[in-house]
Amino acid sequence: MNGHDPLAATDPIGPVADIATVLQAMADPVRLAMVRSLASNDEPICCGSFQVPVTKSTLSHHLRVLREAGLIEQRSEGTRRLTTLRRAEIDAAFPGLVETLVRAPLQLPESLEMQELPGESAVVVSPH
Amino acid sequence: MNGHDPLAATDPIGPVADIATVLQAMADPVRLAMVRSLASNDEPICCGSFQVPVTKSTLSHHLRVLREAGLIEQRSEGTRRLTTLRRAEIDAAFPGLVETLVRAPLQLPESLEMQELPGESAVVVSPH
DNA sequence: TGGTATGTTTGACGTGGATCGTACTACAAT
DNA sequence: ATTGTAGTACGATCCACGTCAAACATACCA
Repeated sequence: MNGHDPLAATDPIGPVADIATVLQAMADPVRLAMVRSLASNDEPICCGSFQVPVTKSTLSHHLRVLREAGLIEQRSEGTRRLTTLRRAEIDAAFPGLVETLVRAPLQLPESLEMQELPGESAVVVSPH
Repeated sequence: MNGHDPLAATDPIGPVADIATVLQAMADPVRLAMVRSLASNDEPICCGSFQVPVTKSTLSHHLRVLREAGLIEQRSEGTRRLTTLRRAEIDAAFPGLVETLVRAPLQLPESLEMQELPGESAVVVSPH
């Protein structure tokens, strides 16, 4: 009993946030890549399967932002957390938005390109 | 003659930027309000007529961001700068995006509501 | 019971960017 | 010319946020 509800993060379901919040959530290149990834595969994606060059803590942070914007749902399955895009809800709130994002050709800034993940932590072009 | 081309800012026309840049440009609440404003009136808007609670220098900054994202065009007319949304180009690049933004109900965060700004500089709108 | 795998949380850090005020430029009207 | 108006440029400040490492939590397996 540490005051933490273990399910709180699992099922945060609320309405999709307002357009400003949604845009802000999607404006980050990492999160945009995540959303596009989620939108392309209609199967849930487990946290470690996102191909983004950030550490797992940063990834978790981004998932939180998306979750709090009402864009994704997560459920635990064993030790995994499966993430799905709330496509229907988003489409209802902002028709065509996800479609636009998925269709748009995306050129990652080179600072964001994926490289080999050596063992456990993701690798960016290291700043030094 | 400081090396500045006085027309450079007037006609920077290039292609609409990539989706990440566009989203980032629109994600700011002030700029979102500006874009919505531009999208609603199909007449050009002069700089001082935006109903946003920032000083003119900040406003100029936001216009630059939008311009560099390829979202707006500006032309000088006398002492004014008339700004238009590049609707056709944006629609061609990201169909439905502007439509979505305009349609979305927007609740401004209270921090963004119009109010008196200290001193001379608040961008205020002529009542008609 | 311990060990491993998967995520979350927390704290710290650095940077980008939103903001302002001031100074400057360009045009118009007096 | 002088004044006023409209906007840009620049420098400074401040804070939000993206990032990481480390510690913690939870589930599964040996």
